[in-house]
Amino acid sequence: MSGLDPRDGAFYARSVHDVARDLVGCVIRHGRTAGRVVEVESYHQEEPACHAFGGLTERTRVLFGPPGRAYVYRSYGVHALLNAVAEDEAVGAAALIRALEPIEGIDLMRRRRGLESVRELCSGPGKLTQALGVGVDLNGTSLLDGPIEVLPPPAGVVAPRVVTGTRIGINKAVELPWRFCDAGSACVSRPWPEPMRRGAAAAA
DNA sequence: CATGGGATTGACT
DNA sequence: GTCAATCCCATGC
Repeated sequence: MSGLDPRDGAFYARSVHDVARDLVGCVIRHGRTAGRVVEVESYHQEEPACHAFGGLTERTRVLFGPPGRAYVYRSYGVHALLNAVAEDEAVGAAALIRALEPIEGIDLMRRRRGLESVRELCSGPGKLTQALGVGVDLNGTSLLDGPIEVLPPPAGVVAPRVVTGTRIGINKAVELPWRFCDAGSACVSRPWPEPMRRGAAAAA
């Protein structure tokens, strides 16, 4: 199947759920820090947990823009959360990057996070943006040709086993199975989806 | 113009 | 398990 390279704009011009699933295993880099994506959730305007549900506003402008851009917003007044805008322009949809496995710049990540444990550097959506140095100033920048790079899974690496679960941290549309995790990674944020609680992660 | 509510995290009981 | 931190912005008076 073609079109699965995230350096190609067509990657993002698809169903946001396919984009989210295919982002698992890809590499995100910002400056000298990089990590492998191990957890993603999808959000779509048709469903009330999505910021775009309320229509086009100043806040959701990027969500309704062209696919392949970063939607970065501040959560709880404290954390920046990173999304990849998907689907056609004028459709509000994005994939929330929820967790990474650190690959490069681990010492820099440690300084930014004030933590030693590699497992905890990027095991949450607010954690990974802090570790990568991604702030809301990058909202609207291109993921194809901008400061945040998204790269395909490294050649020769076995594709991750992606397990599906329900999204977390939301109060609306909680039943939708739009959370995608690498079952083999210990860096997925908790609670782990049900299939991962049976020792699956330990096998990797 | 005032207010309320988060796609969270870390510290504390 | 509970809870505060802290900011943007959408909504309502």
